[in-house]
Amino acid sequence: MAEPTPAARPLTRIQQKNRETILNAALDVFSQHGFRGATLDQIAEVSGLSKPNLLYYFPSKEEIHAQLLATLMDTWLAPLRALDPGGDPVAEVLAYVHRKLELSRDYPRESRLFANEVLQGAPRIMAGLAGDLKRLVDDKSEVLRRWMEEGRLAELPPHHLIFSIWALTQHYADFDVQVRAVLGPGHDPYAEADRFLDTLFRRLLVP
Amino acid sequence: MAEPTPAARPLTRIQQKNRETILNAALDVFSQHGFRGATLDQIAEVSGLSKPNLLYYFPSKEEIHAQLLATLMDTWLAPLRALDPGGDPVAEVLAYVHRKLELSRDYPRESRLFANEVLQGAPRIMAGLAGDLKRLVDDKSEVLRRWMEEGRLAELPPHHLIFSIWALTQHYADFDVQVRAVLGPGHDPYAEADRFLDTLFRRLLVP
DNA sequence: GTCTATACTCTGATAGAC
DNA sequence: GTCTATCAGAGTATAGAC
Repeated sequence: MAEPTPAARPLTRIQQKNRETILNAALDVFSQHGFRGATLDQIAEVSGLSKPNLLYYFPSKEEIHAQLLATLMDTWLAPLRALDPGGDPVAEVLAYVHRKLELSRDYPRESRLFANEVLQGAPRIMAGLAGDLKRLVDDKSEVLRRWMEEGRLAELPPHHLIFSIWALTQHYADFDVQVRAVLGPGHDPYAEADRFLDTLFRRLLVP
Repeated sequence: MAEPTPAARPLTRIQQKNRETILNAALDVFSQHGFRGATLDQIAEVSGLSKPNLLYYFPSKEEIHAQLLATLMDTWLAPLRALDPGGDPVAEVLAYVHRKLELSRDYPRESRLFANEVLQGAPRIMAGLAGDLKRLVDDKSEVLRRWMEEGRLAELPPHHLIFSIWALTQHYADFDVQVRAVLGPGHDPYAEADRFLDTLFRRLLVP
């Protein structure tokens, strides 16, 4: 447990906990107001720490935001990565839709953080979009294209099929207040969306 | 033409033109950064007017934003209003999808302004969402429900069907940079989307 | 109608006591 | 590690000359 070396890196438990508290509060604020609209004062208030204390744990506002985005991208792409070229085509895509909707339901703040960033022209993640993301989508699109060629999936432009999954699932997180305002009380948006999207993609994809 | 009354309201041509210049610049800035992230300095620079001059035409930043939102809502709901209960069900819905996608293509800034507002919890248009918008959607959902009952349209939850049209069409405006980054060069996203969405909704809706 | 100058507040970041 | 105090710059808005 003891760490005798003088200039060591590992964080203490209290440091870990405070960093997490800050990142959690920052996610609240950044996801609601975007990078420029968010203030350290708000993050300080939500986290319960003082503003200088925030800047003891992170060198700058920019750095807190960058940390959140870095963690996000991995979580965000996991469901698509899990699409198995060896599985049953329709079942695989439906499972992807299901996982992506779960992500919207369980991590709506992350969805909105990402939406804010892309809406603002993605200045901080453009490289990731044109790099990792494009490679992954191209790769999985090729899998879809092959399934279509073999007649095991309805013929559709694979990239746009993937866009449609993103659009439909993220809508329920990003436009949550609109969805609830229009549905009115007594609804469970995500449960209804889960059934609806299952029907939609089944009809669309079964050859 | 002459207006002899001393304290009259009508704006001169130069006033009209300057107000439009300001609103156009403000749309650029607000749609990219959201309300809090936008600054009067940016709007002044884009419009080519001085900052105090902005505030000669509008009493505050808040008021410029409010003006944009008010104009927006009408434009935004027009395509759904035009859905004709007397027309052919599948054709009517497809026409709605088409019109909504055209709106995304021709007014992407308006789409992003709206998206920013809803992402931030819609503090300034909550009343409109729960009022006018909900009434309109409830009304058109009833039309869809009747068509489904008559067997002229596939059975689906009408509200979620409308959400899916919003999600799929707005995605191409709001996530434009992501769509282009993933597709790579040599694509026309809106032309491809138009064909894709036609196929998707035709398969989904034909009973 | 438009500009310069400026008042006043907020925001990100730092210094230094404890 | 955490706080109070504070700075420099940016932000909205106003006053007043032209």
